[in-house]
Amino acid sequence: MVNTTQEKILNAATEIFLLKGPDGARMQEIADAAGINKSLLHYYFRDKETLYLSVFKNVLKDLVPALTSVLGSDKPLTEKISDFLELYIGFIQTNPLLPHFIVTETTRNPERLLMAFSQLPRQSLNDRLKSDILKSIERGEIKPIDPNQLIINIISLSVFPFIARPVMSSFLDIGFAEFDILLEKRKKEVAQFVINSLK
Amino acid sequence: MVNTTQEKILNAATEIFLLKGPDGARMQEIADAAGINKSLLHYYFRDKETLYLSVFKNVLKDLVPALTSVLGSDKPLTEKISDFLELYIGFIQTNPLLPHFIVTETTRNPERLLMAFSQLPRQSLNDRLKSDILKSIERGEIKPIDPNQLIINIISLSVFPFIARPVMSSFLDIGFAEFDILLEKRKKEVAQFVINSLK
DNA sequence: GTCTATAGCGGGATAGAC
DNA sequence: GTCTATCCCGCTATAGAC
Repeated sequence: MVNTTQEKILNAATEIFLLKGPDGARMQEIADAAGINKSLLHYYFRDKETLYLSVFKNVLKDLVPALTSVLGSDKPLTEKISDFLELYIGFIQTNPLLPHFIVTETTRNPERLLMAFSQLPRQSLNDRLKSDILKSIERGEIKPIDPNQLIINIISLSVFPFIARPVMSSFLDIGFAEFDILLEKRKKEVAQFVINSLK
Repeated sequence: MVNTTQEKILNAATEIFLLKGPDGARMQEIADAAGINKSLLHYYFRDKETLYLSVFKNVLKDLVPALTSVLGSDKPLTEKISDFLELYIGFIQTNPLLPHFIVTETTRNPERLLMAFSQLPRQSLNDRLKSDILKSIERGEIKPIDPNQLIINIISLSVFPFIARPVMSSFLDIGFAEFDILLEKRKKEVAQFVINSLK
């Protein structure tokens, strides 16, 4: 892992773009963060849009393997859910800005990001998960529930608290440090909550 | 309700700001949407920042009464939760961009918005809700759970699917129309899911 | 109160030396 | 490959007539 100029730019750009979005981010700021000159950005990435898309692709590259590793296993559904939450929430903890970035950018400009998104091998995972849920219902292991709704529930419970950290900690009237303790506990807490609801 | 110029500006600005955020929004675009001249914006609101803050305050004014009306009742907790979800999800359906806006802006610039947020009478509601939950646990009506976690869960389940509509509908591989049907069903779905988990 | 015209500058992008 | 210098457009904001 040599720290090439290209990598330094990509890392700096990732940080700034995730924090401020494509409109708020300044090329100068990215150059400063990378410790290089502004015009060198244009040498490696033609323009801001190109750099932005590179950042996005680079960032998703980290996300998908994390998902795959968990959902692909052949454990029973409830264990899979626990494993998923443990790993997924942990992943988000180390990339806390990522969910918000993805949500914001897909909202503002669906085509731009969803194209890149759809290239990823996310489809099979999703199908697999849905059929797991349906089978589990057939066998009477869990209560009947629309698989789509269950998936939405699990992802909502995992992701939203990170996305809404400032609002939620203000709303609950607790400090950020205390809120982060709550978040850490959610790996187990949410698994319990979901499984309780299913059995 | 006379449609004064000031109101026309505020409405137009709300629409644009919610959609594009303070960086992406253009004063020209807001003027066009309001059907007036660009410099008239500066006549009514000194500068972009002032206009932006006015929009935010104006928009929160709608949100808080909606919360208050539900959480203030004295029904039993599970009914309260059902009522909350029915009304809150309905509210979001008519203001689908609002949650995302609040989340984005409090993330990017916590001081700016959380100051305005903290002026609202949100505190008492929150305390009331927490003590309701604790009492309900004491009476053995619901399983023990950290009130903060339960509140986070309920809000996550309500809000996140709207915030992440483009990502989720792409991830689940269903169209927007079909996804909206899922969302509508969530008023009952989520209540069921939460109450199942608690009893 | 509402307009036209324009100032002023921030920031993306390019030219060209080294 | 990396830099300095600069162009130039877009956008906020203001001046000033009506």
